[in-house]
Amino acid sequence: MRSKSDSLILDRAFYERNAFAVARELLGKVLVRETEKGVTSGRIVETEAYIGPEDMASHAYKSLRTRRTEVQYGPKGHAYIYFVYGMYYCLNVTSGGIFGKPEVILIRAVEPIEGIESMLNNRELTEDKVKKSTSGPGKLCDAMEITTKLNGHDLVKPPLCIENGDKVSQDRIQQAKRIGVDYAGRWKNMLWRYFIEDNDFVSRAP
DNA sequence: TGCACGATTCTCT
DNA sequence: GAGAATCGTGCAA
Repeated sequence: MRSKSDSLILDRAFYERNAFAVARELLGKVLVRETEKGVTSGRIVETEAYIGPEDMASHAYKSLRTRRTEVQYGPKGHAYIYFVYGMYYCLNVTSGGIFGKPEVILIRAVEPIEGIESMLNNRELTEDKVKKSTSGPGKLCDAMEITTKLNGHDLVKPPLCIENGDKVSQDRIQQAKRIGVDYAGRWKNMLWRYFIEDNDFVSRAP
């Protein structure tokens, strides 16, 4: 059982580093969501880095600053959540070593730990479909009830936070091109997707 | 004010 | 592998 102690929660300094380091080190950490129905949690197994102004794949490309992207310019370690394709939400974490520079990490997949039944329920899946429950950015938000209501939430406290987990050895971490950013010119080829080797919950093989 | 499109997923072929 | 679902956002007019 997970400890009730808050000491496991990652502190602000963890996020105040460049997006590549944070994206890599988020692997193995535990995303925890609390609702009135209970707790759901999952081990982060896939992430993507977006580094802002110069990155054509980023929502903050050319320092675009609007109501949607505003959170990216705020404190690090906050949730940047947006709505895509008219039906899915995506969860990102603000990061970066430079205050005000919009760097974020997209959480692309988690491996369910707690509240599996609840997650399957939210996704309207049967228990033999666990692997389909959180293996993608839209899926995990659906399973863990993460919506834009939590946009801007500070991830060092409930009801949405990230806790320490088992350390993932460097040789188990793979890199690949980011997904769904074919419009981003040469930036689409950057190997800024990180995932745990041979993990069943990674959204797609390279 | 209108319009094209997306950091996705599911279903069917 | 292709096509649909579906609506907020950003930009042109």
